[in-house]
Amino acid sequence: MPRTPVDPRRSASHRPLTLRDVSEASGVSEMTVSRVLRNRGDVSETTRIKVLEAARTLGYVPNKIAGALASQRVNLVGVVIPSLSNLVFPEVLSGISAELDETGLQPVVGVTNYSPAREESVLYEMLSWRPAGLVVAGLEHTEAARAMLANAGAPVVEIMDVDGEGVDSVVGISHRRAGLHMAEAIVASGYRRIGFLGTKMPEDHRARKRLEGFREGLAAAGLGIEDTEFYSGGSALLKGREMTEAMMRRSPDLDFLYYSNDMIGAGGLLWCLEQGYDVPGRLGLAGFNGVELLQGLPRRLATMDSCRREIGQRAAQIIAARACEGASADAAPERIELEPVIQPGDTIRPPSRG
Amino acid sequence: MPRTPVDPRRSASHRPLTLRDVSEASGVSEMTVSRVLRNRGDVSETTRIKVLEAARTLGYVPNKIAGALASQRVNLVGVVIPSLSNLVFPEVLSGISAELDETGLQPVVGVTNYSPAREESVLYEMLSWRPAGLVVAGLEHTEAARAMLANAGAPVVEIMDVDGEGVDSVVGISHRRAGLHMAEAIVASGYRRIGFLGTKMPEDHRARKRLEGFREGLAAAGLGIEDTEFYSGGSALLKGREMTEAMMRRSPDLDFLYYSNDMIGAGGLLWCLEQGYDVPGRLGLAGFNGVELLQGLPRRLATMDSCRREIGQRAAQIIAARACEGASADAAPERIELEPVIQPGDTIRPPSRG
DNA sequence: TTGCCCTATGTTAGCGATAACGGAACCAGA
DNA sequence: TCTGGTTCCGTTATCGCTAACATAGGGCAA
Repeated sequence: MPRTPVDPRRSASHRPLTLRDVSEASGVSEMTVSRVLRNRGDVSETTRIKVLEAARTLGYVPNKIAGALASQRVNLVGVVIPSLSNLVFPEVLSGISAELDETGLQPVVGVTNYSPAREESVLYEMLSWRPAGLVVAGLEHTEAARAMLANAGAPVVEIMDVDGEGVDSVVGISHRRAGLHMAEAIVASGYRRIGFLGTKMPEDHRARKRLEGFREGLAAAGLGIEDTEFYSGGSALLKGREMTEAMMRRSPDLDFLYYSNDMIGAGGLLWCLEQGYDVPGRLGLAGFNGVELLQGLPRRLATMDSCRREIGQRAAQIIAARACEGASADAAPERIELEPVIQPGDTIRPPSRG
Repeated sequence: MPRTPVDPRRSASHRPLTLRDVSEASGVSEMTVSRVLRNRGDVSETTRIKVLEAARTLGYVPNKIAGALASQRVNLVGVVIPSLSNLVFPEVLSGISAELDETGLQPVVGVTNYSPAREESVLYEMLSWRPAGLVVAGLEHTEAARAMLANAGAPVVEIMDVDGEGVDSVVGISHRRAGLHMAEAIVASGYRRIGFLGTKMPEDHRARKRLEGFREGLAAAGLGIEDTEFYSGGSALLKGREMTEAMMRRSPDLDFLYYSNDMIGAGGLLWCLEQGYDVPGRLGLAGFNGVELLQGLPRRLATMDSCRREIGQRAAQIIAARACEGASADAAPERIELEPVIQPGDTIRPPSRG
């Protein structure tokens, strides 16, 4: 365990410590101290120990601001996401963080609250720290944001979504096809009168694309969405209950409800069970994301894994690889599309034969 | 909407833009450009427009690394938390973030995974960027971490917990008393045979303190905990179910279950309802945190609000105030203790009379 | 001994911005 | 005309560190 006592003079003067202090305390040049603390270059074992000892006793912490300016290298990776309260993004983050841990790179998180203008300013702020890489959720950005990304001078990975054009690398799933496949599964199970419940947020492009794909899938079977219910605000169980109740009162004939996320789906499921609905016989349900929460519900809600953690990992891998290559950062952009799979759970009938 | 086209020469040469480029493009000195971009000092309206125009057309993004080094001022606030998947910490973060938004300060998040060693290194890493302030979850740190905080040269706020000594300012609740009050409420409602279900993590000091306070509260009534069940891993509904089942099989006579968080409490509640237990008549239940999730459950779980968002806000306010004062950062440390209140919900009997 | 390589350390010159000060231009009042 | 005060903008000197090069001293072969 490193000791970190305080030099009394420093406490008194409040002068921040610099390399020079360590250099004087250990009797070598600043450059040598720098080498020791960065594990770079040849330093004899004796000086190395001497320097480390001095740094520890002083409680010296290197100044990365100066270091970064001098070396033109920063170990920060900007991560721009729309929200932290969504459960989904912390998991992506966790994948990024785990992958980056080994590389000496460090994620720095920025939250946009689904606002394009905020995304623009968060991006500007981040770029002003000249990060080694950038991970941004989504493919939709303002023109200015897109320009900043293109000129960032660092690898950029846009994540979560592959339905569209990326600035550089892209890692995600096709939400359009996710919606489409879910529609196919529902139709295959014989459901015919289908309702959709989702978020009102116009800036949640992934939810929007799922809905579009879903519509497309139903249309292919000559069906359409019979009723829709939208809400604003975070994803919450209670919202799911309320919306489901409203919809089933309005359209009691529906035989399937497709939710744009698991949380409201779970709320809906609880409500349906309480009401005594025969699930999945009379009424089928499905959500989206495959969150852990669903494991503990009375019935397992049908859903689709959105590969959140893996998306984070793959994105981080790309950044890490590019960051190491250094100046040859003009490697071809990667495009990784992951395949979400349907988890039928207990709220969707098995496919009907014929 | 700002346009951010790219100078073709730059695309070709890949030389990063500097203040000099803007200065040349607009025909004024670097200093003037700097003044314009920071809104500081007197600049005539005509030059101001000229400079902004040039900066925009070039797509210039200021280099805060250089700026911070020169001005010895950084607008970053380090936030060190144990986990992001806990639901609790994102809410704290959200409070911090909302409060900081107005001040030009920016939170930078570090995650420790409940590991003291990791906390130490995260702290070291953060301090190397010389942040304007530091918000750290918890009061328990390694000796070295504590020393770093003490010598950070920036305001430090330790949050969540007030049961112990802080390095500088402290904002939180007393988990010991939270546990104690819950015990009192349970006893007052006439429950006598009480089980506890919680996390195994030895580093979750707040959960530990709640348990200690809880024991103390029971002891005051001549009671003790009849059975305990611990688990490791994140808080999950499924865990709550499994643990509850195991405990009730082992100790069928229990009449109250106290959970260390709402998530496992909710799992337990779902299980109990499925099993047909009379809740809260035959069996009472309570959790901790007051998470939004509980609103949508079939029955509202008794819990206690942990004031997460407000804790974040108050911490951010302290940092913001101190950061403005600048050098006179030796203001007396603040100590703010918030009062969590019991939300009895539907899973605890009303207090028995006499 | 000379010459050369190798290791360990020091010296110099920035990195890209800002603080602090200096000074020019201009106006007003004595 | 001179003084003094604005307003606006430029010059100079850092900030703390590292890249790149320079240098010292030793070992070893010829």
